[in-house]
Amino acid sequence: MTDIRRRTTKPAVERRREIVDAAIALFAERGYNETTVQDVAAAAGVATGSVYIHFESKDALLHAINVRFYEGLTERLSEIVDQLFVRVGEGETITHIDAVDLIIDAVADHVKENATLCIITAKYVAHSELIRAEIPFVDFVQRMAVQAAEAGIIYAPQPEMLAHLAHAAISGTMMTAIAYNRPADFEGLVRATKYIFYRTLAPEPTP
Amino acid sequence: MTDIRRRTTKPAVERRREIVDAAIALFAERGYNETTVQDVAAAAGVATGSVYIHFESKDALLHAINVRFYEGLTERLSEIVDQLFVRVGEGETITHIDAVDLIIDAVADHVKENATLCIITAKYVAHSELIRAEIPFVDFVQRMAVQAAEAGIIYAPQPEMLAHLAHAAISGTMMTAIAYNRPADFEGLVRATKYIFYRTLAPEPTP
Amino acid sequence: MTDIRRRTTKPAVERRREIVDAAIALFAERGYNETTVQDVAAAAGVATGSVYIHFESKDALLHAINVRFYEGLTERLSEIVDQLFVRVGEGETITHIDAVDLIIDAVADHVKENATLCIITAKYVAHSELIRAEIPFVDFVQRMAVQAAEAGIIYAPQPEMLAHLAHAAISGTMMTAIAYNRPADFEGLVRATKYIFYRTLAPEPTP
Amino acid sequence: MTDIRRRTTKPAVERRREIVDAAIALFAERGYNETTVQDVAAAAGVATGSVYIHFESKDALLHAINVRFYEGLTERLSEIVDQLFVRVGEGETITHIDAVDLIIDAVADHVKENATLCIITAKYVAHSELIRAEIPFVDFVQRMAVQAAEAGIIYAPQPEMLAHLAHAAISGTMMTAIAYNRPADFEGLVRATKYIFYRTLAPEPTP
DNA sequence: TATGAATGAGGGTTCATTCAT
DNA sequence: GATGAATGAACCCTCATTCAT
Repeated sequence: MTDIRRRTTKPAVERRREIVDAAIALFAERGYNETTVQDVAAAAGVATGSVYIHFESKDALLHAINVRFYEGLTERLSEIVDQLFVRVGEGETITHIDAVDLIIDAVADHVKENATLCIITAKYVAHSELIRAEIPFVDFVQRMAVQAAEAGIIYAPQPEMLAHLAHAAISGTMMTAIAYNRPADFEGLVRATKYIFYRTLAPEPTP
Repeated sequence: MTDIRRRTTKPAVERRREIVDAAIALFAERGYNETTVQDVAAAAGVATGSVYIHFESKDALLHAINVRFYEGLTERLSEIVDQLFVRVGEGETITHIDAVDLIIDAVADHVKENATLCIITAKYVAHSELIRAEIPFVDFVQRMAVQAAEAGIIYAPQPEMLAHLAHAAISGTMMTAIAYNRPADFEGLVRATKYIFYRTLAPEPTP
Repeated sequence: MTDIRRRTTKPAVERRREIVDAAIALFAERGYNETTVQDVAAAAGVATGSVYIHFESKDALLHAINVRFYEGLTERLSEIVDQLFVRVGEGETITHIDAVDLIIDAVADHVKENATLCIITAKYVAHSELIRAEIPFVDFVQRMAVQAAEAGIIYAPQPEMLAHLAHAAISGTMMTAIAYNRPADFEGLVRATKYIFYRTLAPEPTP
Repeated sequence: MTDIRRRTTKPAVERRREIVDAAIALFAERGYNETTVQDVAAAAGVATGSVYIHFESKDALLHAINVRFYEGLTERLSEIVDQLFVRVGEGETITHIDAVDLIIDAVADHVKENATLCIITAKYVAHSELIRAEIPFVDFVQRMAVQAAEAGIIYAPQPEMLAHLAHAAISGTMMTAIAYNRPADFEGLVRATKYIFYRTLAPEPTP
C-alpha cells in the first residue's frame, strides 16, 4: 500500500511531454487558476520541484500548451498545402473551392481532435505572453495565402490582411465554439465559414 | 477627533459608475490580476468595503466593464440600423456596400473610442462568466443580419451562423488589433474586413 | 471548546506592541528562521495577514526588535548622563570612576533585564538592515563621550573613535555573553570592562 | 555519446579548497542565504552533489570559512608572539607599547588582507554553530595575555577576561568596520584601539 | 569519487472578502 | 450606506539534500 516513489531519470523531452500532458488535462478540466503546480506534478508523477526543472514558471506551461496547439495545426496545414501545390505542379486544376474545403476541414478536424488544447488556448489568451504562440501561425497563414494567390488558386488582393481575418474567422470562431459550445451547431459553423471563403476568394471578383 | 474623510453618500448609479471607471483604468493599465480591489477602491475614492456594496465580487467588476463595452456597441449599431431601415422605408435603395460600410465603420469607431475597454474585454475572456456579456450582442447581430437579409439589402443564406463569424471577424479582430497592436495597420484591417463582407454579402450569389 | 475568534479592532500602537512582544518571545526561544510569521500571528492573537498591516515584512519585525533594544538603552543612559551633568552643574565633583561605574552598570542592567532582546539582537546582525538600528545608538554614545570629555569628567583625546570601541567592548561583549553564555562569568566581565575604562579614561594621561 | 565534461578526480584537500574559495567569493558578494549550493558548485566547477562529498552541509561551508579566518589570524599572531618572546629571551626589553603595536597592526593587516572573509564572518555569526570557530581563537588570546603578563610585558590583573574584551574591541570592531564600512576611518580606529590598550596595559597602574 | 536530475517540505506574502463600528 | 482594519486560506517557487547512474 505504501506508494514509495522510486527516483527515476528520464530524457528531458519525455519528461516535458508528460508534464505538459498532465497540465493540459487539468487546465482544461478545472481551469488554469484552479490548478496548482502541485496538482500538475502529482498527475505527471513527478515531484513539485521537477516541474521547475523543465519549465520556468506555471505560465511557461500554458505557453507550451499553446505552442503545441499551433505547431500541430501549422504542421497539418503545411502538409495539405504542400500536396496541393504538388497537384498543381502535376497540371491538375485546383479551384478555390477545393482549397477552402481542404483547409477548413483540416482546421475543423484539428480543433475537434484537440478539443482540450482548444479550451485552454481559447480561454487563456489573457496571459499576454501567450499570444506569442499565435504569431508564427498567423505568419504561416499569410505565406500560405500569398502563395495560393500567386498560383491563381484564390483571388485575394490583400492576402496579408486576409490572413488575420482568416485566423480570427476560422480558428478563432471554431476554437470558441469548441471551448464554450457557442454556437452549439459546430458543423453549421464549418459550413458557414466555408461559404464566406468561397465567396471571398472566388477568382472572378463580383462586379 | 473629527474624521478628515467625510462619509459621503451618493446615488448608487453614480457610485457604481465611478468604481467601474476606476476599474477600467487600472485593469487596462496593469491587468486584472495585478490590480487589487483595494487599488480600485482607492482610485475611486471609496473604502474597500464599499466596492462590495455595489458589486458582488471582483469578477462582477469585469463583467460590468464588458457589459458597458457591448451595450455601447449595440446601441451605436442599433441607431445606424434603425436609420437604415427608415431610409429603406422612405423608398431609398440601400446596397450591401452601404450597409457594410456603415456597420464596419461604426464598429471601428467604437473600438477606437473605447480602446481601454477593448484591452480589457479582449484579454479577459478567460473568466468564463465574462463571455456572457457577449451573448446579447451576438443575438443582436443575428437579428440585424436576418432583418437585412429579409429586406434584400444583403444576401445571406444562413444569417445566424454568419452573425457568429461576423462577430469574430469584425469585433474580435479589431479588438485584438487595438489590444495587442497586431496587426499594426488598423485601417488596412478595416478595409480588408469590408472587402470580405462586400463579397460575402453581395446580392447575386456567384454561380 | 470552539475558539471562534471575534474580530477586534485595537489602536495600531497597541497591536504593534503585541505583535513585537510575540515575535521577541518566539525568535529568542526557537530562532528567527525557525519561527514562521504564522507562529508570531498566532502567539499575538491575530490573523496572519494582520502582521502585514503593521509590518512590511518578517524582517521588519526583527528591525523593530532591535530598535526597541537600542532605544531602551539610549533612554536609560540619557537619564543617567543628564543626572550626572545636573550634579556637575550643582558643583559636585564627578570622577571618571563614577561615570564609568554608572554607565557600565546601567548597560549591564539593561542587558540583563532584556536578555531575550539581546539574544535576538546579538544573533541576527546578519540581516544587514539591522545594523541600522545601532547607528543612532553609536551616535548617542559619541555625543555622550564628547560631552563628558569637554566637562573634564573623562580624558579622551579621540572621543568619536572611542565611542565605537566602547560600543563594541561594552554592549557587544555583554550582549554576546548573555546570548551565548560566553564568557560564563558575567559579573567578572563587567568588572573587567570597568577596569579597561578606568584606565583608558583616567584624567592624567600616562606620560 | 561521449560526455564533454570529464569526470575528474583531484586530491580531496585541493577540491575542498576550491569549493571553499568559491563559497567565500559568493557569500561575500551576495550573502549566505542568497547563495545556493548549486551556485557554489558551479563556481567551483564541480557537480552539486560533489559539494556534499566534501562538506556535510551548507552550514559546514560557513564554518570552514570562519575556521580559515581565525586559524589564519591565530597563526599570524603566534609567529609575532613567538618572536617577541625570543627577543625577550635574548635580554631585549619589550614594552607594552611594542607589544600592543605589533599585535594590533597584525590584526589590522589580517583583517584588511582578508576583507571578504571578514564580511562573511562578521555577518553570519547568527548561525550559532559558527561561534565555535571563535573559541579556539579566544583561548589563544587568553594564553597570549597570560604569558605576556607573566613576562612583565603588560600589566593585566585579570588577563582571561581582558582577552574577551580584547577580542571584541580588536577583531570585533575591525571586522565590523571592514564589513559595514562603519566607522569609515579604519586607520583612526586602529589608532584608537592602540590607545586603549596602551593605557589599559601600562605596567604601572595609574594611582 | 563524481554527477546532476530529482525530490518535496516549507513559508513568506497576497488579497478577496467580511464585519464591527 | 460607508468605512477600513481584520481575516485566513491559498500558492508559487526555492533550494538543501539525496541517490541512481
